[in-house]
This record gives sequence, structure tokens and C-alpha cells, in this order.
Amino acid sequence: MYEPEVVASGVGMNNKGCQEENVQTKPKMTEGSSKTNGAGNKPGSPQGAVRMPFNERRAQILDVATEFFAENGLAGQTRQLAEKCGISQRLLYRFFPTKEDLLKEVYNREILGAFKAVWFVELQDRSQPMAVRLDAFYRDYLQSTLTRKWLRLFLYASLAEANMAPDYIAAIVMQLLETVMREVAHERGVELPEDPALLREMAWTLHGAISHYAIRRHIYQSSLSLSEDQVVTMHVRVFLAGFEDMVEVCSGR
Amino acid sequence: MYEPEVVASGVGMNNKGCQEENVQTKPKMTEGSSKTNGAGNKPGSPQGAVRMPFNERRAQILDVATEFFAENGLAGQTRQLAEKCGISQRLLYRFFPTKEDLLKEVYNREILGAFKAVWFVELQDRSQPMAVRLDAFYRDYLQSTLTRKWLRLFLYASLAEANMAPDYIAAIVMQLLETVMREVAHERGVELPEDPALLREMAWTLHGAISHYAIRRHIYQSSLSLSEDQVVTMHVRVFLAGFEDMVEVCSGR
DNA sequence: TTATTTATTCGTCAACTGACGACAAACGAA
DNA sequence: TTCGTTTGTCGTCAGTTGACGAATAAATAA
Repeated sequence: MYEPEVVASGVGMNNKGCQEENVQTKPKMTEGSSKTNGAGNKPGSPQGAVRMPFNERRAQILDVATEFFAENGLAGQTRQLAEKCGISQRLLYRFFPTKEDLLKEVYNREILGAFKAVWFVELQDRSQPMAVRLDAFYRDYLQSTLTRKWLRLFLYASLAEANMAPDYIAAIVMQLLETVMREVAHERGVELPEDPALLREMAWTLHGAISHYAIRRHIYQSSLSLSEDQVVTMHVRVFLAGFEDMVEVCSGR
Repeated sequence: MYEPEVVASGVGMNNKGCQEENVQTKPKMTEGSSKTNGAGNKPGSPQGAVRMPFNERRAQILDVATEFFAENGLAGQTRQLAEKCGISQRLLYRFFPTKEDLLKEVYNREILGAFKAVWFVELQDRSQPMAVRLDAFYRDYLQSTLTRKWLRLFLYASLAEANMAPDYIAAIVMQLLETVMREVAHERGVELPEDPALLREMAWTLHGAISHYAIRRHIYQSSLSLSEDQVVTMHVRVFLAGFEDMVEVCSGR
């Protein structure tokens, strides 16, 4: 119901059946091999995970962790994460000193890594009409950034006020917003007001509407009827159709 | 950094200095009164909270809990909540059998209770131009529903996929969206497409943009430059200006 | 005053949870 | 084979955390 109860599947057992490939169940282990052994497994790797090189395992953990924390929140338990990776909980601490370090790494890779520099180039490619540029940009943005994983991680981090990283995102988005405004204004031959905050707020009219569509889809699980492309097209057209009016309203105050 | 570490102020002590009024420090207690007593307080209410009637205390707890869970997430600890209420943790369980029950109650009061029935009436008051109606509605909506408390609680619940209550909210919002579309179309004498999902998506153009503004403001802590009223006015005008165009685009597909 | 109800607390249990020391087994070079 | 290096696990500690039995004292009735 609330977070702490997250998945709660097979918590009791350690790792079993999580590994698809190379599951060498019980490597040679002739039962009476060495000293003390009753029934419980001894340290080492009895039915342990497949051996992996350092960097590979680290990458795998990061992948699984991204998915895991996106679904279960940043408060997801390291034991469950380890289980999903098919390794012991202890092993996580060979790669990340603390859970917080793991979270930071996940955040940086997944959240900050999702923004593409090409967008700025494409948005300013004046050989294309603005409608086409905006359409292309927001389709890509919706598909590669505003994903379920990205949105959930970002919201969890924002709600927790977890300052995972300095405000790179805010800065990037601001750039995008200003670029959009500048380009549309140029195509329309419209004079823009000075105040940058006001400018951005106008661009948010489009950017926010599309972001909120993603939130509806991935967080509230609604608005699933129309295709993403249809929605993007609609929002872009509405924005462009009302552009002059919007600028006029905002300037004349 | 991440949720479990929430506030972390004076966890060790129980309740001390939280109660402003009537702090009857150490009521008569002649030290050697009855049996077992070394130094620690005995049960009862040594420097306990002010005595309150059942319903009053219950209401107070709900108030504090709303604020508390909105800030700290649904995983906030009952001990901290109790501390904020100025009572012992045990006392919470006199009013709510489990933490989950408390959460449900908070959710119902705060989330579902924030929607006003008058909105439907006002939105359909054809003696007023649509621009005025929308402006008034969204100003109120932003101020009384899309508050920090409401948004944070709603997002925490949505992310946790906590089915606190059946989808009343979705139903209410759908009604609002359809009402808006119907009214604007009537004023403009525009023919609307059949598909209700498509209709709603069009209304989301405005509703989503404003909701996202609230999220920026209360969750991401940005977009604080302009006043709420300015923003509402802008969004409403943009929506109305592009209305015919939007309907045309959406119908012709 | 005395008895009864009711608001409130203490103390504690069991399950959870991040972290880590110590040890075992696989790999590979000598 | 032998031995060092690296990958991996077990077991456990200390601090949380929801829940609750039992005791206490303030308010109210008798």
C-alpha cells in the first residue's frame, strides 16, 4: 500500500532462478570436502552467482538498480536489489561504498544522461519549418527522455529533495525553452519581450503540456488512448496557432 | 538524501518542548509515591501531552499527519509523526488501528476533499464569457487543489501505486475536461469530434499545462517568477486562441 | 471522598535494513 | 602443483520501525 511494502516477493530465499544464463547449479562440491559442514551453506560461493569481471558486474548492477529504484523508490532495499541482480547483498558493497553512492551514480547515468546535445542543433535548423522541428524534437524527447524509468526516478528524487546533482537539468531545460521561443519568434517575425522568466513561461505552455502528458501516462497510468505521435502533433499545432496571441498578451502587461 | 533519512531532528527524546500551552512540567509526584521507581518516568502521563477529548485529538492528528506525510512521504515514521503532534507514538494507535488506516484517512480527506462541486456550475454559467469562466476556475483550482500539500501527497500515492481509494479523481477530472470542451465549443459554435478520449486529450492541453506549472512550482521549486494569476491568464488565452485550430486538426485525422 | 471511565505513557517484541569483517572458491600465472 | 589475486558468500551487529500489553493519572460520576 505504501512504499515500505514494495514488491515483497520471495524475500526469504537468497538467490535462485534469477540468473538465466550459465546457472551452474551447485558447482562440484563433493559434500564431505573439508571441515565443518552440517546442512547450511558455508561462505564462498555455494550455488553462488556466475563469476563476472569487475566492470561487467558493476554495469549490470547499475542497470538493474536503475529499474529497481525507478519502480520501488529510492527507499528500495539493498537486499531486494541484490536478489534481482542474482547476487548476495554483501557484494553490492564491493562496487559502491554506500547505498547513497549507488543512488547518485544511477541518477547521473539515467537522469542527466538522457539529454541529447543534438536537440539544440536540430531545433535551430532553419532549413526546416518550425512545425516540423518541434514535432521531431518532442517525439524524440518523449521517447528517449520522458520514459517511465526516467520520470519515476526524477519524481522520486525531486520529492525527496535529494540533491543528487547540481541543477544541471534546470539549466538544460531552460536552454531548450529559450531556444524554442527564439526560433518560433524568428520564423514568425515576432518581437519577444525582454524578461527571460516570462519567455520561459511561454515555452512551458508547450513543454509542460507534453511533460504532463508523460506523467499521466507513466505515473497516473491514464491517457493511454491516443498514440504519442498524435498527442505531440496536437500540442505543437495548438502552441503554434496561439503563438502570436500569447506573445501579445504577455507583452502587453 | 533519500527518503529514510527524512527529518532526523531529535529522534532520541520522546516529547519535550513540543507543547506550547499548558506544559504542566512534572505534575505532583512526590518521588517515593508507590512501588518501582528509579529515575526514569513511569507510565501514565509524566510531563505528558495536554489532555484532549477524543475527536479533537483525532482531528489534530489528521491535520499534522497530512502535513507530515506530504513532506516526508508515505514512508514517514510514526514516531516522528507522534513527536510532531506532541504525543507518544503509542497514542496514535488509539485512533487508527494501523498506519495504513491513517494514511487512507489522510488521503480521503485531503485528496478527494479538495474538489468542489461548484466548479461544474460555474463552468456552465453561460451568462459569463468562457474566458472569464476558465480564468476564475483555474485560479481557484490552482489555489485550493494544486497546493504543495495536495500535489506531494498525490504524487507519493501515485508513485507507490497505492490504491488509496477507487479512481474517483480520474472520474472527476474527466468530467471537468469534458465540461470545458463542451462549453468552449458551444460558445464558439464549433462541432466537436465524437471520441471522448480525443476530446479529453484536447482539454488536457490546458489542464495539463496548468497542472505542470503547479508541479514545477511545488515539486521542482522552479517557475516562481510570475504570479499564479498571470500564468493562468496566459494559459487560458493560448488555449482559447488555438481552440478552433486544435479541433480542426484533431477532427481531420 | 470514592469509584469509574478515558486519555496518555512506558517498555518491549519481532521483523527489517544498511553496513561490514571474515572466510571460501574460481581463476590464472609460475 | 602451488600460490597469489579477484569474485563471491555467510553471518552478524546496531539502529529502525510498526505494533501492542499493561500501567498511570486526569476527568467525571457517584
